[in-house]
Amino acid sequence: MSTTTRGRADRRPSITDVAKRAGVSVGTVSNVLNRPDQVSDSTRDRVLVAIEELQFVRNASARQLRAGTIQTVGAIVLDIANPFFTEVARGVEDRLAADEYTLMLSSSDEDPEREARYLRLFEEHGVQGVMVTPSAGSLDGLLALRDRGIDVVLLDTTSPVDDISSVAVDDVRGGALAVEHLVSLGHTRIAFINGPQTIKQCVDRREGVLAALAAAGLDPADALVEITIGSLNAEGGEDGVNRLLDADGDRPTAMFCVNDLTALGALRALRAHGVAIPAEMAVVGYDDVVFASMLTVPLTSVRQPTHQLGWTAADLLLRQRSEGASFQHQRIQFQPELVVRGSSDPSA
Amino acid sequence: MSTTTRGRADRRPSITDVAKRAGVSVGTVSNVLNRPDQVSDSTRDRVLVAIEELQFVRNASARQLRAGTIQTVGAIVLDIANPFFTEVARGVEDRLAADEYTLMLSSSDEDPEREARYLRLFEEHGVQGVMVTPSAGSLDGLLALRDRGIDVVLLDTTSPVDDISSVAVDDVRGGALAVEHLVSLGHTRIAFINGPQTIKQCVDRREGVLAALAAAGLDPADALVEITIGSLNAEGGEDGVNRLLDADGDRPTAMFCVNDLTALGALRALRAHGVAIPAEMAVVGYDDVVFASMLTVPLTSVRQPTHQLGWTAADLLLRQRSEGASFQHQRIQFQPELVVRGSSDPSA
DNA sequence: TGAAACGGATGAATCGATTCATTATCGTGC
DNA sequence: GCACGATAATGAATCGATTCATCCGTTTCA
Repeated sequence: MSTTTRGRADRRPSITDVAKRAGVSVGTVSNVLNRPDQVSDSTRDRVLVAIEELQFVRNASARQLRAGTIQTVGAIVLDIANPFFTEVARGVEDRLAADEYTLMLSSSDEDPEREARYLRLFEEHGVQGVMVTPSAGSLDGLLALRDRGIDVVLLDTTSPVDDISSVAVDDVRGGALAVEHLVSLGHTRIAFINGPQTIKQCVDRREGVLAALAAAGLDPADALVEITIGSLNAEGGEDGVNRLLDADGDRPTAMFCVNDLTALGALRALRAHGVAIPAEMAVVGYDDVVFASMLTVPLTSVRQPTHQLGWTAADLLLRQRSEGASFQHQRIQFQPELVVRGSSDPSA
Repeated sequence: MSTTTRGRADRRPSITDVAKRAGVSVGTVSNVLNRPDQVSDSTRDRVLVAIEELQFVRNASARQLRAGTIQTVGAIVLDIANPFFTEVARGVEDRLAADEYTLMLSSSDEDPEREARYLRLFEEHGVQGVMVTPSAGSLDGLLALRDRGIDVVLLDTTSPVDDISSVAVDDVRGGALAVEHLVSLGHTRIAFINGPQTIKQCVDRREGVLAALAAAGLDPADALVEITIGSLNAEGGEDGVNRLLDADGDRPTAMFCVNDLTALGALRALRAHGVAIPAEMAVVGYDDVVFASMLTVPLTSVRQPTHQLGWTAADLLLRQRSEGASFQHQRIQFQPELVVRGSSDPSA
């Protein structure tokens, strides 16, 4: 089988093959690739022709092995299918592109094991840093990672330690905003569809919920019905509502869902059960994703600066990298904003 | 600074460091990592202790350089923020997990250049195969990739050549379904918000649109108003509607949007212009994404088997890999299904 | 004419993990 | 006491790109 018509390559051509074909040394080929101006025109052309003829493609492994490091950072979010996180990721990418870094993006699906697996994978591949929305309660793994020379920035959660930076939105305030709103509408019995307490966002929003209830003089024992779901998506929301409606006791007149995807599922289940919104059940979500305003019943939600969140996290990571020891760790916190719509307030 | 309290590693510990610390050879450390049963218990323990103490993490570059290949495949979709593609990607992951392959996932954002860049990146990293939803018209790059030994499967588009497999949904039929439906409701002037003709899905759906019009005895010159938008997302849809409403001539009474994200934007713009749906404008989308049924006006859409699409593409890729030369290339095509809702049919 | 300077090209050393032919050690059986 | 086999451990070679000290050939200038 000839070289040009072969159906499948026997082996990837290496820089040595190119050198042989062009009649130069491997060093020269490398120079053509990395410092073209140090090579004479004629030699460069010969090498380029050989590269073209052999369809040579650089071997990233060999490159990285020698270089020791790559212009890449990793990011792990809770759920890549959640529009909130895709918007955050877009912000990350935009900042990274400016410094010609690339991104390895993964979704932990809120599973600490998956998170750990991806972190290890990133580390083995030699990323310079990672942005993580932790799904586990403990930061030990991340601290160890940091000690091994990989910069860490927490994404969408406030750092509990002084020596790791974070970029977040004030989730306590966000949770409070939602419940203050419901209370101001006269609701005194509120369901809270929340995720596991291993996830910081869930903990913080809950704290805000409790604070708002306390401020209104309501006793959580009477005023709050908590439902914990396994995953923060539409299925979780449906499941939460089904369990709520099956339960004994006074049915709440309002509901706060820990995010919009959950709210979407909750709305679907509520409709299936013929529960009128907001008349029989007011609903508030969190994130203000793109479709929140366009639902059958437009969803009241807590808005967050998604793109900015991602952009800032990436910025912090890159600066931490470039400034080295002089870098000051910081906890950046944005403020959320309540957007009132028909799902909670008929007059909206 | 001592080893245990150092704030930042000077250098990643290598297998040699571990060997030194454990008082064994590098070969033995490698054996502990890869063939633990060929090592005596006491030696293995010593090595494991050293690994733990040094916080040793394998260097993926060196590993791959030696191995020559990795259990990884790449996938490039048009828009990772589109729920359609996240569901497809989930299908891919589920199939890959069964064979312990990992996935590198990227979004071309419908930009042929980005697509080419990611393909090259994947290739440099030594992926075994790629699944691509092409954004460029030409397949030359993919054919060349295939010739260099990287398996290729087209995702969500039917292969135009015999020697590349594909998994797709019949987009011609899907486009026809949408327009047949609108015609059956009595519409004789229909807007088609479509993407660039470099994207195969756009070409095919358009072909279906034209076929359905022809079958109904309608002349496209009168019956069809085509609007071409730059990107297949909500912004594109808004833009399309604005241009449609600004245009001279009879305003269409119905609209087919090339996908649901576009339809979402279109609905938003139509509402902003005070156009009643479906009374003044019937709307049909494509993909039947999760929120389509839950919009203010539930969206009529063309449903596709997303998860199955991704799963099957990955299956084809892995089988192609394992069966080698005996593998028969195939074009797998699923059938779409029209889901009628209120945005087109008030009685639905 | 000879020395210095300079642009180009060279090729051996290097990165870290894996592999495999070789060696070392020990126990078993005759 | 010796040979043999089995089990463990070794360490040199390898993968492919990069780097850098070195070398070569020209040109320039004293």
